[in-house]
Amino acid sequence: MSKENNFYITTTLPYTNSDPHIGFAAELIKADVIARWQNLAGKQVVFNTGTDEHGLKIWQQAEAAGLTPRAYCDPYAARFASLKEALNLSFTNFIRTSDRNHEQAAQEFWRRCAKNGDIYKKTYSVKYCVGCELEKTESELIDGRCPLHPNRELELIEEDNYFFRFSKYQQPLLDFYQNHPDFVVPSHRFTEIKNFIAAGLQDFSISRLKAKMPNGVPVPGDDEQVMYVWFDALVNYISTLGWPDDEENFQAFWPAVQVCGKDNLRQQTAMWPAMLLSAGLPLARQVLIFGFLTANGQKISKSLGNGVDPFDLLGKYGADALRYYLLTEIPPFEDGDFSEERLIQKYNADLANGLGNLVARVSNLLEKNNITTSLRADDGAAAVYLSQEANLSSYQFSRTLQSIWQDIAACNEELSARAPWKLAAKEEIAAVLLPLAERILGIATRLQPFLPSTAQRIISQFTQVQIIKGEVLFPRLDAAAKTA
RNA sequence: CGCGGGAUAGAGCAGUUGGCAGCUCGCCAGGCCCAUAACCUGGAGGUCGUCGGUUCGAAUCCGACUCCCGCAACCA
Repeated sequence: MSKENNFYITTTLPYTNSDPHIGFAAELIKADVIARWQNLAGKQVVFNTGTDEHGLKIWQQAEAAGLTPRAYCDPYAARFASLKEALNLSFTNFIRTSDRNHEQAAQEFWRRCAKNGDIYKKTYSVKYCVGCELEKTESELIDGRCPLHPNRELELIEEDNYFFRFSKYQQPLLDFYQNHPDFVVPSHRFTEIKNFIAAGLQDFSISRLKAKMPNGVPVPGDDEQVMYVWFDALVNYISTLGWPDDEENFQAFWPAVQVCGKDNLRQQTAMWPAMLLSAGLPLARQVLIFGFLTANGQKISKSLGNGVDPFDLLGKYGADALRYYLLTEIPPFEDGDFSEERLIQKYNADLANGLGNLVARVSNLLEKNNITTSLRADDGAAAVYLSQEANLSSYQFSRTLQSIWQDIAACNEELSARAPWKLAAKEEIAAVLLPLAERILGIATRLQPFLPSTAQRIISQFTQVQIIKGEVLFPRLDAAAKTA
């Protein structure tokens, strides 16, 4: 398989200290559409996701639960992995940063950066709140004090940590950006990171004292230190391909398209690229920075616990309805608000009244009039259509869906205008219905990356010789169903 | 003057190079009766955040201002 026929996309790895929320589901769904689209276009696709299981928070929670970090994360990892069936995702790889081969890859990555002279030891002073028994970052402090214990002075703790020579890569990163104008999407995020890099870089800490926090990958050649969670976590993008042992697979699929939330901008578009430059590896193909979701106008926060539960929604509405809502109503790169009322509105207006009703009308008329067909799904035509959709190439999923929905509306108009139910001759009725059946099949084929399960149902229904009405695709919802 | 985004109909949004302000939902009226109280046609509803400038012409370009939001090295 030549490299041109391969495509690799990866999400970020969520930190497993809580259940999946709607924002991460949105990231997975957008990545899935891209993966399925590329696959439909004939590419061999690697689609990676997984869980990030190192670091302090998981260590503390595991300690409290009396479990090893790995055992503590097991049910969380299983829950994230189960999103595959729940959201109807096509990911091929699910990596846990606690996997043995990932830890080995992170160590090899470290050695390469070290060999290149980019890792050095430095005394690092951290602010420590005795009240919380926690290290505090500047952003957590208010007026230089812990907001939870404002009466206590913060202690300064000094420890030796390894640092990564980020500063060395300022110019190489700027050069790379210059030569790769599509590296970061959307462009305003690219501007943001360029400005950040141009302002100057500080080396960052990439290890922690093992005695204080052992939940990390051991630093090669130093028993006292483990890697800071970010350093090893980013390596998952290549360790999932089998790097460094499986050079052939790595070469076949890397570089990736990486997707992430806007909070991850620096890690994904600056720190990780600098690390790759240091290790002598090619940088990612492209990084897509998605916006954030609010839930009913409120910021989603793990600590507030107001994250909308995707499993709950999927139980009520199904994967395709949630996918459709998130893809059409939420702009991919800007912040958006998740509202269950809007989901129900879109479901009724577009899925039940639009697509579902059209399928029911046409299939019912075909069945009642005993009209037979000989249609075949044409994935090739769908791939051509989607590849020519400039909106999809720029990841404007909602616009592609809008254009498909214009076809649905056009079919409904034509059906009403030609009113085959008023005709007597079977040939005349067939002359109206057969082209419509073909258009519906085309619509379903193009819908495959977006609504995979619905698309499959329509395709199998409309490739029968005698198309029958069958079950309603999207039963209309009562707005009151929300609370049910 | 730290960086970035946003403000367009009741709500959610689109408006790529300046050229009659659009889409969806909701609302009103009519039609249809195949279909999931669905479908089709028409209608009401906007000073495009404010002020100024460029132009024959500005939602769009330029300047100033107001208000919201995110980031500022844990976070999808």
